[in-house]
Amino acid sequence: MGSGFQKRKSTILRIIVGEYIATAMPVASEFITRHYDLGVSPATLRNDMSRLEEEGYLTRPHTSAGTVPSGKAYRHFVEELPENIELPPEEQERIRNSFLEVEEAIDKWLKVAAFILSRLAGNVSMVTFPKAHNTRFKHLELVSIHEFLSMMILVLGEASVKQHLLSFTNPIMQEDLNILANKLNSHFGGCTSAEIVSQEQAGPIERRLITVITEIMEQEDGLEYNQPYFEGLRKMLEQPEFGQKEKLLNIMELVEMKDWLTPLIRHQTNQKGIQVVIGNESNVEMLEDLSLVLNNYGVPRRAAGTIGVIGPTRMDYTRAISAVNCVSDVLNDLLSKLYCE
Amino acid sequence: MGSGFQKRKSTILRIIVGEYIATAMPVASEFITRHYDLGVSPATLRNDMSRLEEEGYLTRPHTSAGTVPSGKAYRHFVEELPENIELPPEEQERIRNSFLEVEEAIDKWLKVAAFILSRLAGNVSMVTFPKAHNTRFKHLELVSIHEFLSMMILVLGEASVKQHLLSFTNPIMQEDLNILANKLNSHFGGCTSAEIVSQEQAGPIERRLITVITEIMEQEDGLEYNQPYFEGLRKMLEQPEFGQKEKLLNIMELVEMKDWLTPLIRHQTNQKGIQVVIGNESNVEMLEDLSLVLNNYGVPRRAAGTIGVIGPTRMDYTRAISAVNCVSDVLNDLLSKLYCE
DNA sequence: AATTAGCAGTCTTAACTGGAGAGTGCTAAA
DNA sequence: TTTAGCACTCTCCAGTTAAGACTGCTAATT
Repeated sequence: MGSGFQKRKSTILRIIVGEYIATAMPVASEFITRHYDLGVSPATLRNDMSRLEEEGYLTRPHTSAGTVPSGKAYRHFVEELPENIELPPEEQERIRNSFLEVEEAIDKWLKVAAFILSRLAGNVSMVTFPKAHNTRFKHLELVSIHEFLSMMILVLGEASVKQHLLSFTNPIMQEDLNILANKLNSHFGGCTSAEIVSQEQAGPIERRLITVITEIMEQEDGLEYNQPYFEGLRKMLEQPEFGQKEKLLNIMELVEMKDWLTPLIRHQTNQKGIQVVIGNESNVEMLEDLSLVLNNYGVPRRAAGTIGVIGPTRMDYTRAISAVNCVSDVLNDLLSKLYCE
Repeated sequence: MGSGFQKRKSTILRIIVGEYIATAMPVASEFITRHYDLGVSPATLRNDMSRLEEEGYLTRPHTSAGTVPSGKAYRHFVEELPENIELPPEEQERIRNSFLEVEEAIDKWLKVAAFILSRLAGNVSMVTFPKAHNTRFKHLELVSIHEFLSMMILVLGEASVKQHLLSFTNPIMQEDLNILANKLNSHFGGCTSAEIVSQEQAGPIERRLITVITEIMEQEDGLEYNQPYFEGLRKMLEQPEFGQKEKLLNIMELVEMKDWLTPLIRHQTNQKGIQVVIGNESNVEMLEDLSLVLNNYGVPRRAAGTIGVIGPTRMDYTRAISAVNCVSDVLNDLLSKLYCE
């Protein structure tokens, strides 16, 4: 289809998509001739436009209305975009700086990333916490809260910390806990959960600890990605497409039940580079008239996650792509400094 | 005013509030006679209703419409409610059980609490993380990530864990970190931030650690309450009052900028018992036509927080109050088991 | 003095109207 | 292949009307 595309038809399509993205109103043939110099009359445009309509690139709200791009049109538009769209350097610099202003901690960075991304793209942003591939035991600490209750702090490879409460039926003192922790630390440092399970252990409390530890580690390994975090719903509400409550409920549902993400993210795990999913390309009903712009970030196999923008199919792809690009670049730098040094 | 209230007027008011809560439609005099047996004619009701209108309990959307309760009416309604409204025992039991099903960890419990509360009350729920009064240093752990970067894990009194990354310009090994951590642990166990600052320390790295630690502790102390967590926006959207986007944006804003909470929560810190804030009683503009049902939970001075329900003034107060009551009771039990044994 | 029936009057809502405007599709000519 | 011209379609808005929901008032009743 790309080959049979005359140059003018392609131009018209680009204009229509751009114009519709900007105004959210059906684009009329005369409007185009008034605002763009194509050297042809509205009638000619109309011919091309009805051809494009036949080919599935355009639809009309009603018979005598201007045209609205279809998913196919957005796809064409995105495909035609130049390879590397970037924000202006000074803006990139500003964004970089806002990461340096906060505490040096991964979760803080991610919050900033989500915030910036939603502001930049004017839509909802999504960030998953970075995840390692085959989690390794790093360090265990047991802190007594009172004699029947203690807290387990488990540090896993790549600086992820888990905590868990343990209640006991017999009193246990801090000294006993220290002995236990030391033992487990020296045995299991650097092990995967499978390696831990394979080693036989004696005491009942030790057994219980090991069960808890491996459960946590396996849960971590089993996840495709960590709970995503969404931000900027408010911003998105300002868009005209969310005038009716129905659409809004749709988005809300998306944010609350996050399982639709799995097939989309798995699809590109570890390979970097912007991925754009437009409307029903995802085959997810709830995403019908939404688009995603995603990118992975982080250090593959050690601490990798996904960030992205969710918006109506009529979103500003140029802006979204450049924003996601920039923010994921910054996160890449920050994380690789952390891990690879 | 409560004294001058004739019995029938009070009954009528209660009926109107209840009916309006149920249907969200102005209540007409004839409607009341059809559905309730008051032994009087619509005309009599109309007389009483216009009296109530003069007294500020009722308003009308327009001259020839039924009546709508004002904030004052809701206040009266709530004040007249029986002392202890509770959910049916079997429902309480069900709720209790859903807490036992999840991992034994405070943050998990709070998530469950927020979820249940929003479901139960059909509105947005709010939960703040429990907070201690004068945080005490409990335990410090330093884990090396690589020679120029390590992670500090700080356990504060009452089982709160903080993590912080530390980057160094000179390489530091795990053994050095252990020595440091041991030293600080033996010096500062059980200290408040003020007590830590008062002690002189030697090495530059130690100094830096102490600065970070006390900063974290002071930040924790300085907060009136921990970041609240909201849940159930989706549920609330189904209510008819959020038909127009404007109202919705309002709520969104409320959820995103959480500072309006401070004056409302401070007002009742540590004293338990349901607090109902109706509409503009709060003097917060954004809360104009919203109401809150709040209660504190936890162990005073050791781990206390606030939970509550946010909804339109037309919310079902009976349901909201009984729900908040039940969930805070359960949290109380869980937390006191943790801390007091 | 409290209650009530009856009724005129007010306001909302939904349905329908016609006209203006926007934009198209088609046709026939260039 | 392009274009001018024009009839046609559909939306949008403003105005009108009719129906219906309630009230507030008045005058009669208990």
